[in-house]
This record gives sequence, C-alpha cells and structure tokens, in this order.
Amino acid sequence: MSVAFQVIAQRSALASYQPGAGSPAAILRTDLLAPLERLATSMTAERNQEIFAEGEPAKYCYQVVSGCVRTVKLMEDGRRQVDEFLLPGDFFALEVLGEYNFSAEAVTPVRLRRYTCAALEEFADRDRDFARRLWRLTAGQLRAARERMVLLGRKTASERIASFLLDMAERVSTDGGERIDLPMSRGDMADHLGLTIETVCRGLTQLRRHGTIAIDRGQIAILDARALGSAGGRVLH
Amino acid sequence: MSVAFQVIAQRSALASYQPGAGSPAAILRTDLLAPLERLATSMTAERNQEIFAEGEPAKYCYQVVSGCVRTVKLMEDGRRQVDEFLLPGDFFALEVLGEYNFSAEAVTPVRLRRYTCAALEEFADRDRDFARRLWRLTAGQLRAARERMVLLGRKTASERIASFLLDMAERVSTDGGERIDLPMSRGDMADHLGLTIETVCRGLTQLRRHGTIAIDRGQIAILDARALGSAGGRVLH
DNA sequence: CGATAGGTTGACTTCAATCAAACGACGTGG
DNA sequence: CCACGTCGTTTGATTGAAGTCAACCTATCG
Repeated sequence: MSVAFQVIAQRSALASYQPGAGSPAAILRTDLLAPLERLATSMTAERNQEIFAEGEPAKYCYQVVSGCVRTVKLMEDGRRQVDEFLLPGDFFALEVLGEYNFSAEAVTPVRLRRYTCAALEEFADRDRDFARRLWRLTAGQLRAARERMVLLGRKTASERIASFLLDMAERVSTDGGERIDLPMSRGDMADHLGLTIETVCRGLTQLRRHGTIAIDRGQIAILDARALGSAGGRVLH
Repeated sequence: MSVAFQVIAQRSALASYQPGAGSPAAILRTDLLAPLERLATSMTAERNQEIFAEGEPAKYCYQVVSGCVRTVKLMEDGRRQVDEFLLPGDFFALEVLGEYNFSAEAVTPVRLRRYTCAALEEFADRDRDFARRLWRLTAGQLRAARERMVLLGRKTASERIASFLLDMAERVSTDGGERIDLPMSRGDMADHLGLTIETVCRGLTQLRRHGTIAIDRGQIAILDARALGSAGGRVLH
C-alpha cells in the first residue's frame, strides 16, 4: 500500500510561502520537514475513502502531496460539518490530543505523506525551532478557525460563498488567482459553509448572473475580484 | 495600574483539571507556570473595558484570575462574533502570531495575570515539557473551535443554547454543576452562538417552561441535565 | 422616585431550508 | 452509436425557523 517517492515540484511551491497569506495549514515549509523525510511513509487514498475516523487513537499525522482531503465532523443524526479542505502542502491531524477529533476523507484521489505523531514530538523535543514552528502551525489553524466562526456565526449565505471562493482562490492561485479549480462537490461546500446544496447553487448562480464569476465544470473563474471581495463581507483588520 | 498579588485558591482548583473535561483553555495547570510567576504582572480591568484590540501587535498573553473575559471579532458593519468566554484559570492570547487576531474585553470586573509573549517563548525554548504543554493548550483550543463550528454551522437555535449551558456548566461547576453563574449578557451569548438576543431569550424561556432549567437573575439552575443533554444535539464521539 | 439598561414577549417579515422536478455529464451495455 | 441509469447540479414553489420591529417588564442606581 505504501510506496516511497519524491515530490520535488511541491517543495518549491511551498518555499514561496509568506506568513499571513495562503493556506494556514501550510505555514511549515516543506524544507523544514526535510530531516523528517526518511520518517515519512507515502500512501494514497481513493475518492471518498476514509483516511482516519473521528475517535480513533491518533497515531499518525499527514501532509497532502496531491489531491484534496476534507476533515469532517458528524452529528448523531447525520448532519455534517466539513472543517477544512486540505490542498497540496497542507498538514492535517498535527494537533491531535490522544485521538482524532474529526475524520479525514479523500475528496479526490490523493497522495499523502504520513508521519507518526511520536516521531514528530520526539523531533520537536530535540529541535526548538521545529517545535516552535509546529506550535505556530497549530496557532495558524486556530486563527483560521476563528475567521470561520465569523463566517458561520454572522455572515449571510452569499457572503459565505463569496468568502469561500476568495479563500480558495488565495490558496490555489497559480497566477493572479483568476481560475480556481474546485475539487469538492456542492454538498461538500454546503457542509463547509453551514448551508444546503441548493443555497450554494443559487449563490453561485447569482454571482455568475452578476458577472462576478464564470462557472465551467469544476472550474470557476473570478471575473470581478473587487465585487467578490465586497460580497464577502470583510472582517475588521 | 498593576499591583502584584497571589491567588492561592485558584491554583488548587486548576490542579484538579483532567484532560478532556472542563475548560479547554485551562489545560496548563497553574503550577506548571510557577517558574514564570515572577515574570507575571497582575492587572485589573473594569466591566466592558478593552484589554487589547484586534490588530494590535501582540506583546502580552494573559491568564484570568477572577471574573470573565470575552474575545471578540467584529465585521465592518458592526456584526459581532464572540469567540470564547474566559473564566478563572483560562489562558488567552497565547497563540498569537505577531498581532492579536481578536480583541479581548472584560465581561465583569476582572483580575488578570499578564505575561510577555517573549518571556513565554524563551521559557518554552529552554523547557521541552513546557513547550509541549503550550502546544497542547493551543491544540485544545483548536479542538474546542472545531466543536463550535458544528454548533455554528449545523445546530438549531435551541440546540445551540442547550449546548452552551452544558458547556458552561461543565466549566464553572462547583458541585454537580447544577447551578451556573452566567456572567455575560444575553447579547454576549447571542453573539457567541450566532443568534439574536430575542432568540436566546425565547430559547431559555422554552427550556424553563419545559422544566429543564430555572432562571433567577444571572443564575441558571439545571433541573434536568438529561433533557438538556438531548436538547444539545450530540456530536459523534 | 425617575432614569436607564437589560430582559422578555408578541406580531410580522425574511432568508434560507425543504420539497420537487428537470437538466447535464458520464459511463455501461445492448 | 445510441439508450439507459446514475450522480451531481440547477431551478422553481413553498414552508418554516430565526430575524426584525416594537412594546413592555424588571432591576439597579443616582
């Protein structure tokens, strides 16, 4: 199941990371993990395959190499909350306390690098700088979580959708961030934004009708970034 | 403004902390901070006084000695999201990255212990165990934030209110957790739960009419914990 | 007392959820 | 190659939960 391989391209992409921008889970540069490289196990997962389940004892944490992963919390009656979408370079399940407090599933076929939590902690114990970066990474995720609380608690449906598109654009942007590849379904988006599939659809349609975005298969093009920005309902600072 | 004093009672209360239960921000026992004691500055804040503002460079982090603090995020148009209520023993602003990403205000008159972030980081660099606990504390807050995302994204108004009461009961319970002192206003609760003041009121009234709780001034008594539990809409695991 | 701030309740509105149907893309097999 | 089924998406009609607007109640304090 696990075959070792190298991912050179990814490394350079992550090296250009600047604090405050882009994916919060990618604060650690890959080259920082270089000493850990030999501890990593490569693995893959098929679309919709569960990587780990909520409640399991947490042995491993992961980095996305390619594809997209979602972290999910479920309520007893089936209501679902998608916590994060993880993209290449992002880490997840890093901040575990004994057991996973969410499950992780592959949105698309994914390649992952897997580390044992024990090895990471041990390494952190020896390397202060590494430990500090690990903490900072968790802090960055907490900061993102706080931003999402404003979204879930106080933003309207259309604001949530606009914010989401801007967020994704910032994370996946290859060039100016005009073309976004959205690997997840409307249902995933809805469960991420605290909405229903229909409301997400209508919101996207409305943005398309206003000429703010263009929709084409799983791809979305941002035509009017300024309009999208003001539709997102800015938070102070 | 800053007068040094000791808080013996608090220390023993925190010493009885068990992982998984109670306030996520209180994972660090006070005695762990004992070596830092001399680095702490005591301070107070009046009701509704701002302790720090979002966007300010983050020099300090804090521990609540007595009273209640709220952390707040604001949108441009005034919409407000209350992130956390901090109670005695709880730490806040610990996970900062350069600048505060929320503001903190006193809900009641509060006494605080203040540490410089620099001192904490320096101490963490020297003490592996301390560093690890610092990371765990941030991880615990992240875990709590994830739980709140389910609440904000997927729970109904009455479920949010019931969950909130249970959460507070667990944190402030002196005995069996039957009597809860709620130091914050309905407005604060509403902004914490992503609701309006009126909806919070109606939800509480409904619980009172069903005989689940009793309301008396700022105090709430849980009469039927089982009913409150099932009204909270349990999350898996 | 009266003033003020916070809390509660009621009437009405609205935004998003629900229910329902049709559409489009894609893959399989006849 | 086209018919068919499946899955995800889109759109429309209707409902309902929570928001808004407004009035009144209740404490606390000068």
